[in-house]
Amino acid sequence: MEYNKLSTRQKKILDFIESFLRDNGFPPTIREIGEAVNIASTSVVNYNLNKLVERGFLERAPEVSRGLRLINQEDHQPKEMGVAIADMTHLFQVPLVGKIAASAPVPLPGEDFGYYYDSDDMIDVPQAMIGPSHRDELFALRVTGDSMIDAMVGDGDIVILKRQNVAKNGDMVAVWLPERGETTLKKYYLEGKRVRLQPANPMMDPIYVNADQVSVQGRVLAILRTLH
Amino acid sequence: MEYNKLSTRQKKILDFIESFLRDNGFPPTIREIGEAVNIASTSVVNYNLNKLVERGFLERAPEVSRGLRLINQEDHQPKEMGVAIADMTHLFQVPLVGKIAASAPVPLPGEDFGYYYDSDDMIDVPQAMIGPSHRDELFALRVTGDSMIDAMVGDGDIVILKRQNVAKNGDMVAVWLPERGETTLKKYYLEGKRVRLQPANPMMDPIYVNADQVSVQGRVLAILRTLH
DNA sequence: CTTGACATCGAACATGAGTTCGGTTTATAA
DNA sequence: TTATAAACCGAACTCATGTTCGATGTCAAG
Repeated sequence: MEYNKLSTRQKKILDFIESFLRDNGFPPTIREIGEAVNIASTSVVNYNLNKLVERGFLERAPEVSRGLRLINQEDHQPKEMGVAIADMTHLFQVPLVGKIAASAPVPLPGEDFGYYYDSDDMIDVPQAMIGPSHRDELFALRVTGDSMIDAMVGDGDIVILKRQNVAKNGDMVAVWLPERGETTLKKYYLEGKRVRLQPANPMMDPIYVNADQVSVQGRVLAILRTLH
Repeated sequence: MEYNKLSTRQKKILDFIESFLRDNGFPPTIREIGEAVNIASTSVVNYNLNKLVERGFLERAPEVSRGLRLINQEDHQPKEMGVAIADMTHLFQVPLVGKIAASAPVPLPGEDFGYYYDSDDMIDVPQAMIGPSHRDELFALRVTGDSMIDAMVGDGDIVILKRQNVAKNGDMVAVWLPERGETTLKKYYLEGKRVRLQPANPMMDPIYVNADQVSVQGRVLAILRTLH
């Protein structure tokens, strides 16, 4: 049975399972597959998974969460050399999903997150820089403007973020302050009912905001600056 | 953390996960682990799994079925291999040769440069960040102190430099100012017989130094900041 | 003996995630 | 066009599976 006899969707599914497996060490759920390949109904994913089983590309364990196993068919779509080796060397490719500025909310990755991004919009990040993080939750933003200088972050810098809505004290986070209509990068300290937002630059003073007026968009894992 | 510091049960669990993974292609559930290792309660398995996470043998995805990932404890490849693969990919390994502070001259890599560095002291840099540079001329420094905040560079940041003694206008360079006994990171502009050193932070004012009182140590290619 | 940290147990709970099914859309052929 | 099958949808259903918590047992330090 040939890889080419599969529908586009089935190829995407197979491809996604492979990539997910490499990233996470365990297979995706039906719903995760659906999101990645833009299938609305779990039953359709199920349907196509069974098709893939029929055609010998997959095995399933019934009634088992994530009970998928790829069959060692031929290398059906040789990954690009660079990508394959990059995986071996712990190089992450993080999607650059937009720009971050003080005057606008933080753009977050869309629902199709984590899979179909142009290689043009991928940022290379050594795993050593970000630790054992789930790469699916990572995204990158390009800073525009000089409004984040108090975080020692300048125009053109790349911020690597992990998507999360909560923060621990001391975390550097990207927050949206609805009452100010402002995005900022600060260190986060919950103090009673208010939050102290401390600039990374030790010479700057903190600001204080009511906890319910602080919307954490993500935790900053790294900042990259390239000079021309 | 040593494998030997684990309890018998924890070793059994680890072994079982590994074997289950090999047999099935996906990780076991808590209950499957419990059966295999003769643990009556799921909470005990859960407890021990968390212990394994604490000790760095495992990663867990919260609220995810079979969300286990083994950490490969003994996986430091021999250096030759690492370098060889890095060569083929777009990942540079740059030696971290010392610290940079305002109060001391820039440490430069010695003559044995490039071959005899402990892998602990190598910084991974994606080639995309630094362009087509001669890797043998690259080195990295860790910033200590807050004296370079006007360059938007803070304590703990990593600066990637290319060794060179001349600069073109607009280059960000590490310079030694003998008459001040000071190291600094600035943008370089030669203006007649003097040099304008412009902080990266646009809110700061430049300083002016006679050209013969500016000793360029290297050009800054990139700055890396890791949080947490 | 008492205390407290650590490991265990059992049971209840909440939700993650596979399965099923009636109905609708799309493609293909007659 | 009509007919038929394959592909898709949405929702409900049910079980699989992670999480939590109070109670119990063990052991070494004080």
